[in-house]
Amino acid sequence: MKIATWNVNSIRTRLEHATNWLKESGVDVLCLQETKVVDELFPREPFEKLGYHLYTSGQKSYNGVAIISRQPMEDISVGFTSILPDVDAKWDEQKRVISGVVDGIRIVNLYVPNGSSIGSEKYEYKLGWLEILKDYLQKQLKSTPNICVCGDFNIALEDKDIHEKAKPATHIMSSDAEREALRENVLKLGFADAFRKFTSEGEHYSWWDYRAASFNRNRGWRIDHHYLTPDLYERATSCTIDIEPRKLTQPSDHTPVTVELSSSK
Amino acid sequence: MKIATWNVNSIRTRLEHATNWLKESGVDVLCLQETKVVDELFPREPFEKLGYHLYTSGQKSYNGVAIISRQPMEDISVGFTSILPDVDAKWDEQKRVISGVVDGIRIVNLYVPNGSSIGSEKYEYKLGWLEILKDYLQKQLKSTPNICVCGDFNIALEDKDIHEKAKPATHIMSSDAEREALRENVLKLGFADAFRKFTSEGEHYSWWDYRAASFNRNRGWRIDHHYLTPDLYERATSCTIDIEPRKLTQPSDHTPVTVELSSSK
DNA sequence: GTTTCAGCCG
DNA sequence: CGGCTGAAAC
Repeated sequence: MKIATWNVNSIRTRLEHATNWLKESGVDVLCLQETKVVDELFPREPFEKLGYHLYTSGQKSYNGVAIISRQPMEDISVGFTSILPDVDAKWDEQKRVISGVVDGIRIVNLYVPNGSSIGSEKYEYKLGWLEILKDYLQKQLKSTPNICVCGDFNIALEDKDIHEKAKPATHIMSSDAEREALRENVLKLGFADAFRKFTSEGEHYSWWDYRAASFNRNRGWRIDHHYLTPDLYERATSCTIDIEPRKLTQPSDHTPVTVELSSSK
Repeated sequence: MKIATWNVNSIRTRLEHATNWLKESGVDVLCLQETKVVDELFPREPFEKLGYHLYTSGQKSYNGVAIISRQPMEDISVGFTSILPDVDAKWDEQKRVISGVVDGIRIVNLYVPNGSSIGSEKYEYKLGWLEILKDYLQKQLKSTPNICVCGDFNIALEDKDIHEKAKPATHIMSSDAEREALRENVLKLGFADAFRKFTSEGEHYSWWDYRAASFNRNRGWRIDHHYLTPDLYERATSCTIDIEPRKLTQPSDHTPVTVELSSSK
């Protein structure tokens, strides 16, 4: 079973890229972020024609997540509050969370807030959001022990996940507090980074800023991840970044990352 | 010698269409309107690579004209005031006029104001602009007797130049005053419509509104013209509208019109 | 319907 | 640099 994550930066603008890649890759589950469209306007048909089922949670202009699955999914939930009723509704105003179960695996698709700049209001929102995420994942773990949490985390956990020209400590997406929040609220629950099961060296990135020709210079960041619970981590047979879509004309600034899991016994 | 006119509605957006059509058509002179770009940002190279010389007069966002010529042109002039120094500079604030001489023929490339709606301030501007045009053409005729005035005139001279659903008298581009202005300020100077030398029937159009599927229903207007002085009119061997570019994806709302002149003796 | 812009966001 | 908006132009 192949599960991919891709921040498409507008599904309507990237529709051709996304459907072509889905055809070529043949992944079973494709988690999209930054769809930037309300559910009623999501271009469902091109995906349905390829035989996929869609689950979307979108808004106008910003954010928005979707899961595209070959098999129908069960137990779909949108946002934090459907799972954590006591959580302040402000954490669900932005559409950043969608989840569902397929083949006994809960897929949690996240678009973690970017945070703008260290110390800003949006930065505090990001850190607060990651605390809610902990409660959310703990709750989900109780009903489904096998979870793949994937998406655009907007955090590069280690220095080797960032190109050499960037200064991690002073940069959004790599500050100590963000990394600590990711460790504390995700990793400590028992999740492990699928990519690092197979690849220990650096210079593998999933996002390159549109500016300053950063893709051509390979000045990227690895901020799109799959975090797996222990049994799934055991089942992972590969985790790869496909940089081809980043080379196309009018690309997303992110490129898809795919984990493959062996079938359960 | 082939001289074409085409309102491209942004040369940057239509660059591929324009270069492809130039290659296929092999015209000697291509007059563009609504280039919508300042001269410094005009995409010269793709045309120069095809062996053409460029003469541009553009502005940001609106209007803008250019002549693309296989042979270098002489006596290039931009705007009305370079020829008519006493004319109020307000008539040249919008970039709508460029002219040059090639092979003994003066090409005058015009983007006549649209006029918005009958009776509006812009309508009065259009009529005023057409009066200046008369002085301009008379002056040009003195130095170069052979003139091809072409471009987007935003006027359909006869009812048969407009699809049947439109009501000419009440519509911008076909009001009596606009038609009269075109007759008085251009035709009366001795110019004749090259297209009507060869084709007398209607339902031949050069512009179709983007709205209401007007191209598919062939609800168009013939508003892009070549007006020729008598000797050139005599030399004209064809004048044709190529509707193919209007069928492409992301087309201009106009399509190119080409006049062919036999070589002079 | 399509393009342009400024202003916003990342 | 490239998404998005909403207004203006045609």
